[in-house]
Amino acid sequence: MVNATVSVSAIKENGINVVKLCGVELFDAGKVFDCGQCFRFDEVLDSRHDIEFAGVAFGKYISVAQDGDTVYIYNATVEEYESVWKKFLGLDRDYGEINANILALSDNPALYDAVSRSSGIRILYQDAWEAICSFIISQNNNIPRIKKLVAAISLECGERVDLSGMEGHIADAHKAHEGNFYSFPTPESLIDLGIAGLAALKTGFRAKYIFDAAGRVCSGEIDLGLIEEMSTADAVKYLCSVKGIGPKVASCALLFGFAKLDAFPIDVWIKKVIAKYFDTEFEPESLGQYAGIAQQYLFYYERYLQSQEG
DNA sequence: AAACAGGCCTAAA
DNA sequence: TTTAGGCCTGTT
Repeated sequence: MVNATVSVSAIKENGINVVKLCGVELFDAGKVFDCGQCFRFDEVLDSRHDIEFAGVAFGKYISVAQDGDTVYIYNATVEEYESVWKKFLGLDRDYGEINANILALSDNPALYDAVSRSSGIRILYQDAWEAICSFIISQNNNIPRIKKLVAAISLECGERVDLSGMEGHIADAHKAHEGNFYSFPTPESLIDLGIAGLAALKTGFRAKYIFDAAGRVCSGEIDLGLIEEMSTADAVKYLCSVKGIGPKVASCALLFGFAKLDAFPIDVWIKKVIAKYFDTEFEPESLGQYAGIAQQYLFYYERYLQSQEG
């Protein structure tokens, strides 16, 4: 299976720019934004589309709506789509080929089920610093609170985004927290806030970790540009030099913020998956260059099964 | 009320 | 090298 041709066109709706994509396959906005890979997007409940998610990424408030194989990106031009949102949404990849690649490397029936059940998930290509910082915050924490903390530091240190023309495309959950309309803070601004300031936002013991990460990125001690060239294993070690970043957080940052698609975060759910479906000598590398995508499928699958219980 | 939430750090075997 | 506790905070 290969990607059918996607047609891209620009339309206007109520004065704002909208990119309309027709013929998009293997993309499910609900799964993309609700599988736990990003913390800034929420559903627009009163959408006139089948499903719609909105949030701030790369300093802009956008909304992604979907009706079948037609996808709309609100508040974006075709130029921005080609340079930013296409990669952000994972639409520059052929997921038919990726899925085939994963399944060719393993005959595990659970993996087969996971790929089928998770069809439509795409790995987002988020801002690298935002991914690092967000996943530091994620440790020993739950998703609603992670979202709240990210919104809180954005409100404190980020910049208000332009919402003009986006009335009717605001995620309902965002209305409760003004921070959802602010860009993700730069490392510099978080350093200025200081450990005490970060702790005052209820980040708890993570305050010193965020501060350490921001300091190292700011000083160039951690050079995000270098990571692109590094192997995933080397990049994990590199990021783990930051206090508060361990293998799981590093792998998440690399998978979701650096397009290292072989990064394989092992959290409590994946530990469970491995124990349940794989033998003890399982190595993530056995799943190949897209092992991280397989991880996300397995993660989503196991949580789906859990949600079906009882 | 005690346990847990998409871990990590530190100290101690 | 591997293994327990403890950790900010909020929710169940």
